[in-house]
Amino acid sequence: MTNETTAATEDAAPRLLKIAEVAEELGLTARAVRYYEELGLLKPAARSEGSYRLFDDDDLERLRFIRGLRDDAGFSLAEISRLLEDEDARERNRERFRTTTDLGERRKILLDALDRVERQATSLRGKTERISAMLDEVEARREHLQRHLADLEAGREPLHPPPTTGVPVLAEPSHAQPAHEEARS
Amino acid sequence: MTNETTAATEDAAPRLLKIAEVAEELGLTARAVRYYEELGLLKPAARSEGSYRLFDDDDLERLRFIRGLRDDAGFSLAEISRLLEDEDARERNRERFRTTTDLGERRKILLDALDRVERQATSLRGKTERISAMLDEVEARREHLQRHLADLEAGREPLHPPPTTGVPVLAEPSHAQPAHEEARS
DNA sequence: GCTAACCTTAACGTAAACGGCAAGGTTCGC
DNA sequence: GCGAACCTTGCCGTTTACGTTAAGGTTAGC
Repeated sequence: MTNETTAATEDAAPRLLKIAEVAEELGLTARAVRYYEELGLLKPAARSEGSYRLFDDDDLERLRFIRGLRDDAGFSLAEISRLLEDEDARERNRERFRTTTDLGERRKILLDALDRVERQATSLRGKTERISAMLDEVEARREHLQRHLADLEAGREPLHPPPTTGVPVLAEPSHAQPAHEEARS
Repeated sequence: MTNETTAATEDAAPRLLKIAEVAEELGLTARAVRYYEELGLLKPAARSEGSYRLFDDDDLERLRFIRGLRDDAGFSLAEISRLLEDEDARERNRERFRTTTDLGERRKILLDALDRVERQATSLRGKTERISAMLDEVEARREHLQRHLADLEAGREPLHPPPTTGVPVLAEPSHAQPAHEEARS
């Protein structure tokens, strides 16, 4: 409670947290955090004298990133791992880019970065499009219902015809690979 | 191969498929389809004389819906189950709505429907927002890289400063419930 | 300098989402 | 009316993403 680690006269305190503090802060469990480290999604950050894991703000950011991808986007940890690797590669590329003046080299770095970015975008776009299509439909439905309800409460006649029937949205064959050959003539 | 089931003189053939055909069509496995039925996501549709599962177009739609939610939106089958139940309830509500003329009853049905729809929307909005925020950032990055590359290939000076550093996007505390008490006693 | 609270690794357990196999019944073309 | 191909219901195996002890070291308050 009465804890002020900010030694005003010393160096800028790095604000290192132990695993339970991190977990509480992010709404995760200590086990999950260790597991992410186990999978290589997270670098140990630092260890105390007695080998306690210590996390800095960057670690927190990274964990927030992981949590967001997991909870909100429904990515698997394997997919998240790829995204994080792409992020890391991006960082490294920026370094390499800065430390070279060779134009061909720079071009290669940029092309690699572009490739990664396009893969990321493709990975995300499929999800977004489907989900927002559903959202649009759901919200249209909500507005319809609200109008209907307003009509009813105003004693008006409900003349709004109910929209389409059946299962909503989703019809495009993003997967529709009717298997392989099959030679259907 | 020389198979035309459309008996032009008989009734409108319901076009029932066996499980392997369904699986192939949708890019799933027979096991997965049985599993979905096991979980109650799907009604048997129909059974042949020898209790073979037979699927109609509505089943196909429903399965496409499930697959889309699973693959594209990253929903768990439990979440999908809820969404489907809401859909089913919606259908039933429409029936109930049509078969009653009681205004209070109708109002209750509409309020229930509105509630479900709002829950669906909330469930979807979190996902969409996070994912499209990421997408925006990724695409901004792509455009930056493309400009950079174009400059380089045109022999121009790359004056574009690299954008932000560190882990991208995601900072809002949609989860950030700093875990209130400890009260586990 | 003791001890309660927290941490470590190691190991096993579990729910979800199927994969795969066994043992047997069903379809269907010939 | 028969065999190959497909289907059925079990039931056990597997991967993912952790939960849960177990058996100890570490920190921090008093």
